[in-house]
Amino acid sequence: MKSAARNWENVPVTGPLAEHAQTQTRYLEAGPSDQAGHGRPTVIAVVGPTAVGKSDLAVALAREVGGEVVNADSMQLYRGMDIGTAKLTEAERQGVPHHLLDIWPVTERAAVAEYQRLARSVIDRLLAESRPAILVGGSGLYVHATLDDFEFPGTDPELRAELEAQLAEVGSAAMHARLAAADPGAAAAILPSNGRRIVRALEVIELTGGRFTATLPGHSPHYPHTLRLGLTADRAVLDERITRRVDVMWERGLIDEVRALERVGLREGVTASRALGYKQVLAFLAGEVSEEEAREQTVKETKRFARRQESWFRRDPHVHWLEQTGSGLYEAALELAGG
RNA sequence: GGCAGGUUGCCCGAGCGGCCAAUGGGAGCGGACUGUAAAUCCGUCGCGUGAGCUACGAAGGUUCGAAUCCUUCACCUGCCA
Repeated sequence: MKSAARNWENVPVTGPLAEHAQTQTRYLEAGPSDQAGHGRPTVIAVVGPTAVGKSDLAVALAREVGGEVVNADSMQLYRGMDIGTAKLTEAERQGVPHHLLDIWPVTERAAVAEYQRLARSVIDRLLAESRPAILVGGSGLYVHATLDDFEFPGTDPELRAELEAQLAEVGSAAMHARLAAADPGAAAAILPSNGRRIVRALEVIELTGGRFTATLPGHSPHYPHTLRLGLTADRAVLDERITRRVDVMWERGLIDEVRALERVGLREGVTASRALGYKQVLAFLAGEVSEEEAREQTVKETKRFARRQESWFRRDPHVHWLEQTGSGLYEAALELAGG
């Protein structure tokens, strides 16, 4: 483990990352040595905004440490959503097994709790075989729920539907007033304008008879040897990559992909129909916007999304940030991974 | 050449004598986030810590006071030629 601290010195980090160096180094050193006894992380997470190159880095790391990739991208979970989610092709996966891709039909409503169960069971299985698990994805909540102690109260479709109907009828402010009466603490943490979160809070309260935790839990690792790598890039670089990526999606036939998915119910899929690119193309196919508008909207929304992702991962103190454009990126990542 | 209209902050776009550094939207920047999370929602947004400064095409003028009124100039637009 001594090497971890030394290796850290060689990692090209930028700006806000430097301030975390101290705690991160301590974190790596503090972990109990693993079963194999060589101190390597057994779970490596690769996070960051969309289009920075997480998937490629994950494959490179997996090949190097003999691990397998576990998807943590909420939309790549859907079968048939390939082009628009920039899912790695068979060839690009270079023989590295990928888990949790294409497991849901587009008509299925996504659920973090279900994902958490699946992801942990895959990771547990890999660890039992002494294979490192490389968790890759930009869905902050999914990553957080998998890597940290995080328990979800239950859900009830009927109750949810009922509450949603009420929300539509009386508005979020009235629902918020109800929440304030039932759970002042939760009401204080959720803004009166956020109908979605108010509904979920009310659902949990009615279901459990208890209170709703409206603030995110801290980052207490669920797995003992976890390395979290965050990939970043300058805004200008990232924006350029996003624009180019959307162009490529169009070239590869995103519109046809959406047409095909529309036939199997994409439009009715509560979660999938809202995916970036898909939502816009659906609007185009419905004649609501021009194709050019759909493409421009996709680029614009994706940039905004990338910003939200950064703000999500920035708050995780365990993340080791690496500059995407930095030379020696793979080498730096490998050193951190103990390779 | 004649008649009518326009020029506002990064962009679009309101304002039409004081309550205007200027409604609203977009972009940008930041934040929240426990079962739709590529979702949902919020803040900020001329410069300055501040007094204050600089701003509504340009230059003059009227007025206690102008983005708002007048004059000239520049550019754009619609109708008549």
